[in-house]
Amino acid sequence: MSQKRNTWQKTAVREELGRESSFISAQALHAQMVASGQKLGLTTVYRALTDLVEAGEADALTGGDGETRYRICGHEHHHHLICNKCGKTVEFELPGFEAASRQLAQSHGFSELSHSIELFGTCGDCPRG
Amino acid sequence: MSQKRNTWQKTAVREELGRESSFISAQALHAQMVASGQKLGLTTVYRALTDLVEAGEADALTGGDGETRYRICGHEHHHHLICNKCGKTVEFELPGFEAASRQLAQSHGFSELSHSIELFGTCGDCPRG
DNA sequence: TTTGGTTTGGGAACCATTTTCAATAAGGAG
DNA sequence: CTCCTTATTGAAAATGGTTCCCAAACCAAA
Repeated sequence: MSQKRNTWQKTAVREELGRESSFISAQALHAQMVASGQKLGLTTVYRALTDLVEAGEADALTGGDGETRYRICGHEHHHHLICNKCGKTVEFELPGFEAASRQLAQSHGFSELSHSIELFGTCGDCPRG
Repeated sequence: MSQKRNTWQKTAVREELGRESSFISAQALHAQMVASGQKLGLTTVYRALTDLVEAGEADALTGGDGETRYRICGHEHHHHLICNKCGKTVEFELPGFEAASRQLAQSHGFSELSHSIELFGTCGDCPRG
């Protein structure tokens, strides 16, 4: 059977991502790591990030520009309020929404529900435009 | 000043898209149009779809696989419940959510809010898996 | 019909992501 | 500790959706 091995690269990616306060792309994360002296391949970063997402340790957000951005995340269910300008991210929960959406889906015969709720805007620190 | 011209290609794209009942990718729509005898370029389909989205006549949904899918849509604000298997789409509204999200964003200093709410699941006509 | 703009579309360019595959290294067995 | 098996790495090439380029086609008005 195939086992996962622990490598310093995977650890480094997890830590670097944990150091980020907002969503960051695989490329940006890689560039940042290389810039700070850690020599690893872009491919490896992609693989580590994919693993983290599968393990539920990170969230992946596929934006409209074709880039996927990642962020360390706990397991609890929550959503994001994201600044378009600086990427600042605030997590929030929607107490009533879970139930409402489940009911809505059920009434249309849908099962195995998952959902994606993201709010985008301009945060107070960024100029509006 | 630059004006938009109406060409049969743009009209054809709008009509073909209107004929679809669920989200469809630009490539698939193009293939379908070509297969039905309409000769136009893929580039043109992309441009027509982009125009439709800008005009608010269509919704664009960027999924996790890097493909953007489109669907004819009215102007009213609503969201989608989408079947992962067959693509069947149900539109819905969330009466209370608009206000709640605006308030949430405001309390964090965010402005110029927009949001993306999509529910994914398996519809009653598709096998679960 | 001439003129001056827009639109088209085939192919090349882009770019994020994935695949390939030979070299490397983790970690258990001995 | 050493050997071996096998997962992992990473550079380069491939992929694939989308956009750009630009010459030819096209439209509308004068």
